[in-house]
Amino acid sequence: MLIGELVKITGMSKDGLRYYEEMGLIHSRPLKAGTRNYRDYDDTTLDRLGLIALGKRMHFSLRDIAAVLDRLVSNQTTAEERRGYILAHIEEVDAKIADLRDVKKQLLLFAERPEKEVVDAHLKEIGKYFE
Amino acid sequence: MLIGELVKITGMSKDGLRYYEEMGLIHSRPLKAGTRNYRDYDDTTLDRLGLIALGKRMHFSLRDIAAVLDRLVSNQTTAEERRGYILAHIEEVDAKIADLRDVKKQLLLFAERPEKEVVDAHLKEIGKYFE
DNA sequence: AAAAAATTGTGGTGTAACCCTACAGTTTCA
DNA sequence: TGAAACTGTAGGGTTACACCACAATTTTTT
Repeated sequence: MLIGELVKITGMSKDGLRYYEEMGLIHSRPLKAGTRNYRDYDDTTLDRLGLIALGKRMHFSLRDIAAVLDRLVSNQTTAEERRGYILAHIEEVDAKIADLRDVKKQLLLFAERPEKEVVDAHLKEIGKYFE
Repeated sequence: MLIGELVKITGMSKDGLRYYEEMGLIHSRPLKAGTRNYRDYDDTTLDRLGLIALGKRMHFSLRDIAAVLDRLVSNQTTAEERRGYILAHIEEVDAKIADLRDVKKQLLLFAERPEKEVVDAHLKEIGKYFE
């Protein structure tokens, strides 16, 4: 199928799909039409795109996805391996959550006392910017 | 003072500082030396950089910071205005936290049951990708 | 005083994951 | 037959810088 089909089925964009192909996440074989070459994708591409979408939703980078995608679609990973991978990723997610919670806490303080002195005080106390 | 001074005091990078200047967040006056021009910053730059650092720590974009920085350093914002601004931003932070919590929840499910069927099931049920 | 080292400037490339124009060949539809 | 729809390539834009390289200038060392 051509890229337009993938766009319809997945809801992903033409540019996005071509970017994935450039990154080596999906592949196509050239389909000749006159002087031009269209990209022809087979059905397994949909499996790959499903995993890509899931990975993205889970906040994995495309680079990380690319590193395991082949073995994932061909069913060559063990449950243990996937588990380890996921647990490591959860730690990163946790770190982000912790950071955002901290930010929110500070923001709430600022919102409670939006006087300039408070902001100034935070600039010196909390952040300890510049030394 | 020259950029090297700012680097020492703030711990920010040369490139970062020049980027801020390019974005209009800080300003300098040219200091001539032979055929060359150095950037000369005055002390108020440190106030600006303090607010920039604080804004970044609070996950504001440089664009957002730029939009209020002038009025902030010259003390022309009201507490009410700052409060509204902060509350709006907290909502964005909350949204990110909620999203990450959701992601973490899914990841925990995958970690508990990293069997392929589970992943496949999620691909179809949860994500509802592709239609 | 001459040589070496440190400090700045400009300019260009790379990052992440795409989006958004063009512009041109192809195929399909009316 | 002509217009519309669908592809391809190419190039610029986004965010917030990092990381060169090269050249001018100043400071330090010898």
